[in-house]
Amino acid sequence: MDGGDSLSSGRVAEALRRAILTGDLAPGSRIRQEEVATRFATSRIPVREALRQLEAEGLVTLVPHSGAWVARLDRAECVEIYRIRERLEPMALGESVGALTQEDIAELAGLAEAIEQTPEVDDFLRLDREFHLRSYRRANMPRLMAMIERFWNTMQQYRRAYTVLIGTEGRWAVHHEHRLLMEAIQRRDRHGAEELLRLHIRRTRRELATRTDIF
Amino acid sequence: MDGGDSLSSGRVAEALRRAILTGDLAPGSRIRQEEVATRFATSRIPVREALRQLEAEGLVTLVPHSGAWVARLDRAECVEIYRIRERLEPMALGESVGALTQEDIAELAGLAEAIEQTPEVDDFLRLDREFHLRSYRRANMPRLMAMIERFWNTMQQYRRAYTVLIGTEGRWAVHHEHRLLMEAIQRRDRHGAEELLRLHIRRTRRELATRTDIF
DNA sequence: CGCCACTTGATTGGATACAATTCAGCCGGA
DNA sequence: TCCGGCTGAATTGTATCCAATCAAGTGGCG
Repeated sequence: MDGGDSLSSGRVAEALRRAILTGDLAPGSRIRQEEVATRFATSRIPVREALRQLEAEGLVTLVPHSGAWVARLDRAECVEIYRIRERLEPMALGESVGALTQEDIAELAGLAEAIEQTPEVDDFLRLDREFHLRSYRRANMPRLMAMIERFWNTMQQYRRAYTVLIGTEGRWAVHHEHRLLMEAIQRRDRHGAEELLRLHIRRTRRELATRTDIF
Repeated sequence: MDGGDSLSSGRVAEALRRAILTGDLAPGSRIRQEEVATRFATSRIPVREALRQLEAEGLVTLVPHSGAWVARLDRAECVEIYRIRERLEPMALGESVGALTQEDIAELAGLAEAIEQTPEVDDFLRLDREFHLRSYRRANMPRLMAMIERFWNTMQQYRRAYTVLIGTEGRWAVHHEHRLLMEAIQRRDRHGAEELLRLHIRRTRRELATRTDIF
């Protein structure tokens, strides 16, 4: 993200971001400035700036004169984000496949393997994220990468809820698609990889959309 | 953008945004907090929050302990933004075409006409922006729209420089493409419109990329 | 009994004051 | 002449204090 920022606001933002991503702060929970300020032994000014930053990242909702809440997405918003991802991530992958090194590909294969092995939800989420984001690593489009990462962050809590719901046996489609994706990457099949990724995201979107019990 | 915000930071952000878009604040110019604060008869706190917001929008670059500058894009960044737009705006248009009303289409036709008529650079820029953004209006994807608008904002200054460079006689390709686009919209040809828009943006990107004298 | 204006407490927004950091210019020395 | 460190003014970052705003609870009135 923005690394070991020496600024107070940066540290607060990073900590809050982590707390939101890990689920310690659930969607809809209120964030009180003073409370955060005391917890981080600072004043409210850096907290306010951190909240501004997180709002820009889509992790927090700010209401003037009212307060800050961990962003809560309804189904329509989730679907919209997935549909945007369906366009952006294939581009990132397409730009990247040709430039991935053999080491990169080996690493991706290892991640795909690890994803299939782990039963833990949090490991699954982390590895799946690593797998996809690293496959875009050589795209050389920093703004695009930043946007994609922000989307993964804002979706994280809903991905977790969904992953818990489907259970380990519900992941076979993911594993299958990852294997196809890896094959396309290995043969440097740019268009094939793009299309597979698009379908991968689209299928996930559709399944998520049917799951009414997440929202 | 976010209308007549009652918050001080919102007013400052809006004013600074306007100043950047109109070119009153050129790319690379430094923005001093105190100076802005006195100009708006407020303290530095709201100014800082406004700067944070504008940074998130990509209009301002913030460097810790150093200062704020109007964002300056190099050619690579411009190209990247255009390439992202090539994927996002066709989606917005594709979602919108089917839902545009006859009044919407008439309005778009009027804008396309006005674009061809005006010799003024600023009018051209404003009308062209209106034309495209309004064609996406019925997409019903608010986040996508917000992203697209931010891109138009961050590109505005470079669009202006480019438009000045090519002169009125250099706009024939734009006019031609707008006419084709209007025809596709009128026959509700979703895929045709998407493809035409993609090519429209791509051609602009390529011409912009050759123009080394803008950066 | 229900409704509305008011009060009160908590919370956020903003102003002022102070600390930390940067950077340009200067000085001394090799 | 060039280089390195020093210094102080300018600027940003943070803390503290006060004002504005909102929400919940209260009491009076119809």
